[in-house]
Amino acid sequence: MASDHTRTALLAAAERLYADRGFGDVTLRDIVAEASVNLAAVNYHFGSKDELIAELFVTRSIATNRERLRELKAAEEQGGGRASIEVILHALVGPTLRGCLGPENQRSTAARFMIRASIESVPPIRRIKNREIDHLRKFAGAMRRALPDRSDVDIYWGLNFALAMAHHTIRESERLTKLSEGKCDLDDVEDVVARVVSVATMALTAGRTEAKAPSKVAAR
Amino acid sequence: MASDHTRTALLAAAERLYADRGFGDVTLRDIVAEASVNLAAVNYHFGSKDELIAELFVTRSIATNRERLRELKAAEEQGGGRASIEVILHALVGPTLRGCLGPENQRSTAARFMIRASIESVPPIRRIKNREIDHLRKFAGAMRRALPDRSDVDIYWGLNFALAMAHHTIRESERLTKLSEGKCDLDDVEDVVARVVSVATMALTAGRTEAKAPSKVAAR
DNA sequence: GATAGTTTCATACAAGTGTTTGAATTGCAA
DNA sequence: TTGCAATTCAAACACTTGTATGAAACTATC
Repeated sequence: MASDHTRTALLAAAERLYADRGFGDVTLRDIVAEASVNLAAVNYHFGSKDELIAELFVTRSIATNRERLRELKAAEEQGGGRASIEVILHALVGPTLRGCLGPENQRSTAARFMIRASIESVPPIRRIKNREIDHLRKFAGAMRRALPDRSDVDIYWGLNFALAMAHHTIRESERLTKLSEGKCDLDDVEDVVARVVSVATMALTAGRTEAKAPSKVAAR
Repeated sequence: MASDHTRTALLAAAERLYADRGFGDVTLRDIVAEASVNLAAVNYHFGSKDELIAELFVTRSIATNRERLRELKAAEEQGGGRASIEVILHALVGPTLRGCLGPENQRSTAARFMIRASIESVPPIRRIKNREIDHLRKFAGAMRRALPDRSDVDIYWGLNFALAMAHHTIRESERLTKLSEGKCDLDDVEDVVARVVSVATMALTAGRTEAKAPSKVAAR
């Protein structure tokens, strides 16, 4: 139907506004003005404001998760059912980082929206994030297969730390840039991905109980 | 004078409510009801709702930061001006983790408040967090002294990742528990601290030269 | 071209928000 | 006690919010 027009316009307008100004101070009236439609349209097409936000976030999440699984599947098939831990971690954090970082002026609306979503945490989005666990379990499974000697506990901590580094870097990218006076280049996305993967790999492969002695002094 | 009573009651009540229900749905009327004072008291004593939140957060932040610096100073003095990187990282993430994790039923109101603050990110708090950079620079300095061979970029990335792991673990502690089906014990705070410090230390000390070749990882 | 079903629109609604006001009350000093 | 400032209080204010309504304008089907 061509009558999706209003729906689509609303989604686009909302995403744009949320990306620019955050969830906190964007009202329904702002959205319908940006989309040049009537105030009642949101409730007619989505039921409520929260459902509009949810649909927006779900769409983007599904895209990211699909990308993640695509990378994971490809890697596992190529490795005959077992991928290396680096590649798994790469599939886990790559899509998110690639989607949210990169030169600011060429960052897509979708990317900026997802950054907001990771910073602000509004109820409808939180509800959806809680359902992400099944998705993460797939990665935990792959990681277990890649590191069969590792305990479950270590796997989960590694997974947690990998996500931590990726998400925190996105959330606080501005602060890191300021803190490092521009020395940390967040526009070089592949370098960021490589750093996160590298550290997470170390976390997962190094002996950790006796981690008191890192010893392996590798000077540059 | 003893007439601080209303002020104090307001601070305590607000902290309790925010800790329990988050910033999103606690109104001034909730707060004054909890504190058994008049609605106008907030504006009389604090000027505005935001300033009340800010005062709450500043107080707690100062406490944490002081604790961090205390640990750092002690370590540096003991090491004759240069502390080991592990100890520095310990001073950086220890106080926060210790303040926010631990058995839920014995978690202080202050702790639960700070967790909320790290999850929800409301304007007055965001403003304050942005001023935290000077504080972090002190740690960057100490880390540089501990690892004189390391480039500034690496130092900042290590700092970033250390904070990432600590904060993300706090923010998503519930999800990690659920994901790991309780196998990751977040009540054992010192173990969490040790894990974070260990991984961050590896990130800062291991050779990372291969990190510049992402294609190698991707093409595997 | 009439009819039934969608979609749009202006408008109103109900509820909740932080803040202000000005009078009442309190506490303290002279 | 009197006087004066600091504090408390009930009430109202001024807005903003998301949502609901019912009529009007479309669109497609017969």
